[in-house]
Amino acid sequence: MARPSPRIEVAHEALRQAIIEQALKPGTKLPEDVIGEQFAMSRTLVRAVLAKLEAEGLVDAHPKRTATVAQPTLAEARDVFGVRRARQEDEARSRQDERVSIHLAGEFHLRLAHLSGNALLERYLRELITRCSLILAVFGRPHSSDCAIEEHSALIAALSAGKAEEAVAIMNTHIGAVERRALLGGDDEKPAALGDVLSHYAAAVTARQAPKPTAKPSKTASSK
Amino acid sequence: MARPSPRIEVAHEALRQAIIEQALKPGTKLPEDVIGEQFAMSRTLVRAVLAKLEAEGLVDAHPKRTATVAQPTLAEARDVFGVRRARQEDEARSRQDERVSIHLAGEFHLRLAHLSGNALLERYLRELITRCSLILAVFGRPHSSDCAIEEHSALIAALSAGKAEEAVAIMNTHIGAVERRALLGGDDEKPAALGDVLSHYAAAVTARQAPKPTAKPSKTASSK
DNA sequence: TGGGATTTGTTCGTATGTATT
DNA sequence: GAATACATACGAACAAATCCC
Repeated sequence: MARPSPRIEVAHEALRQAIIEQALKPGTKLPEDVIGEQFAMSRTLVRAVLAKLEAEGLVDAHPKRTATVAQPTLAEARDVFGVRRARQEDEARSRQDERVSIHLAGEFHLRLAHLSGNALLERYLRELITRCSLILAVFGRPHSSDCAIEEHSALIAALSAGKAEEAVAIMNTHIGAVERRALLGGDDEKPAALGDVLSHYAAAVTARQAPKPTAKPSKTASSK
Repeated sequence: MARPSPRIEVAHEALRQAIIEQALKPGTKLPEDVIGEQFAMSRTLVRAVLAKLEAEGLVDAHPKRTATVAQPTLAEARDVFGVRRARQEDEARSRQDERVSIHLAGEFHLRLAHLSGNALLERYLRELITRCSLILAVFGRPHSSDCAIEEHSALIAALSAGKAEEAVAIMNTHIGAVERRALLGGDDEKPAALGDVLSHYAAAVTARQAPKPTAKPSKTASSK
C-alpha cells in the first residue's frame, strides 16, 4: 500500500516482528529517541511508525505518555478470537470447491488468504494473527507454537510449490527468529535494553529484504 | 483504542467523514500545512493523523510527496467487495440463533456488529464500509445510497430501541452530511479549497462529540 | 508527598526532493 | 529541458507534562 519510505518500512516490520515474537513484551516502553537512534531516523519518522503500529493495535499511545507495547485486555482477546474463529469457517467454505475444506490448522490461513489473491483479506488475517500472538503473550502459555505462524505457513507453501531455494531462505529466517528469542535471554523479568532487541531485528529485516547479499550486483543497487 | 489526543481524534474523524462522504475526492492533495491550520495543530500531529488514515487505506502516502486521498485500483475494489461479501454471510450465520438470519441489507451490518459486542469486528466493518464508499466514488455511481450507511444504520437502531431523542440527534447529523455535500457545490471539477471543506467537517465532528449543548449535564460527562 | 530526570509536544531554520511553469 | 515554487524531512532547542525515586 504505497511505499511510505524504505526506512519506515524496515522499522515498522522490525518492531512488529519483535512484538509478535515476544521479544518486546506487552507494557514495554518505546521511547522515540531510542527507536530513532536504532533505525537511524529522526523522531519525525519514528512517530509515523508508531502511529501505524497503534492503528494495528500493537502499541498503546496516550497523549503525552511514552508509547508502550499494547496490553490487550480480556475483552479484546475475546473479540480477536471471535473474529478469527469466524474467518476460519469462512476460509474453509470459500475454498471448499478446491477441495481444501478439511480441518484447517490456523497456520495455513495466511497462506490460504494469499492463494485467494485477495490482498485485503490477507492483511486482515495478518493483523489477526499478530494480535493473537500478543494476546497469548499475556494470557496464554509462555512460548506457544502459535508464535511462528507466519514462518511456518510460508515455509510450507514454498515447499509445496517446489521452490527449494525459497524454502531454505524462509527456514533460515525462521531459525533466526527462534535464535533471537533465545539469545535475548530467558523470559526473566529483565526485558533487556530496548536498543539491543531492536538492533537484532533491524538487521534481520534488512537482511530479508535483500536476501541475496552474495551474487547479483545488478539492479538492486539502483534502489538506493 | 487508547486516546491519542482529543484534537487528533477530531481531525481523524473529520477527515474520514470528509473522505467517505466524497467531499474530498480520490486524488485530492492533503498538505500538512493546510490541515494543521484548519485543526489548529502542528504538523507533527497532522502526520500522526495522516499515518492512521494511511493505515486504514484512506490516503496514499509516498516518501516525499504530498499525501493524497486514496485512489483505489480495480483489484483493490474486487478485494474489498470480496471480503465484504464473506462477512455478510458470516454475520447472517453467527446471528441466526437470534433469528436475524434473513436477508441482511448492507446497511444493518455495522449495527449488527455493534450488537454482537465485538469491538474488533465492528472496526473491521467500519473500515470495509469506508473503503466501499471510496471505491464507489471512483467506479460507482456519483452519489449512491451507500454513502450514508453509518448514519442510516445508527438511525434505525436508535428507532428500534425507542430512543427518540437519540434518533433526532442522529437524523440531524445525517441531514448535516447531505447538506454539506450540497453546500460544497456540485460535483464539478473544482474540488473547492481544502480548507473550506475541512472547516465544515471540523465543526461537524466537534459538535457530534458534544451532542447536548443544552440540557442533560448528567452522567455522560464521566466518560471524558 | 515532593523534586528531579526523562520524554513528549512544538516551533524554527535549513536542506532536499518533488511538481510546475 | 531548465528553473522556479512548493512541500516534506531533518535537527536543534525550548516548554510542558509525566514518571520515578
